Amino acid sequence: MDAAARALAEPTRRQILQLVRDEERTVSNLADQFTISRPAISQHLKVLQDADLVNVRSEGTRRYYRARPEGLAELTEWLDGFWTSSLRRLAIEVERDQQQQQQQEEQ
Amino acid sequence: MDAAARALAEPTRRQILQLVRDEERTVSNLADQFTISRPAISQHLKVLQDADLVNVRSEGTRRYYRARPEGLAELTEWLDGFWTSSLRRLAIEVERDQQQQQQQEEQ
DNA sequence: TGCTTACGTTAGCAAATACTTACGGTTTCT
DNA sequence: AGAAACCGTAAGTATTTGCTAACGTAAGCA
Repeated sequence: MDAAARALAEPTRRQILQLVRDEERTVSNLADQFTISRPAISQHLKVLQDADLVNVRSEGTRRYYRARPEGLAELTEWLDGFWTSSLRRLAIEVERDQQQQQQQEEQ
Repeated sequence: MDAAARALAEPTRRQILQLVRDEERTVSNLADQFTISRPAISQHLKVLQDADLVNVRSEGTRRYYRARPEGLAELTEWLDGFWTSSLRRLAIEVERDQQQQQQQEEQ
């Protein structure tokens, strides 16, 4: 999860990930969408690959990259866990506040 | 969302966030849970605060920090959107594969 | 009034990061 | 076979980052 979180910290990498979410793309194709150089894209792709967020498929001289959404599982679960726990805590507090209000009304 | 993603890239900050998820804590209290110095914790808390991931409450000389889960909303939605889209795409592919298999069986 | 506690901020430093340019290795095309 | 396309990697650089030590401030306590 650590690698995935670090990988997503970079805006360019998030954009790359979205570009290869629904269709696979070559490095040059991706580089065309940005102003930075092609090697820079290659380096970003390496980070994404090390974080298990993309798959590669070689065909001749081209390399087709594609998102691997399962790589986001741990981080997503971490965030979801945070949400649900927080909301449960909030629900308990609201309930307690309501009980307090009822007690005040009973007086 | 950019600030939140960058903030979560740091393992220490994720741990801090979990520590103040269910109860508010002071800086010294947090620092006790780590080996790094108290100023380091303060700096991490500043990053979390700038990313709207924590709230602060002053009481005398102490400052009570607490998680602010709403700050994770954008990032969580981004990730969830990624998942659902990917799963929908996967479902379409599975369906297409099944159709292809049926066509092969009909021959 | 001093002393202590709790905290933020600054300066300084080492390490990590995000680039660019240059290069080398494979394929493909002519 | 030679040129061109596609890509990864290495070297070098400027910026960012995470830390510590030192300092300053405000509130509680003797």
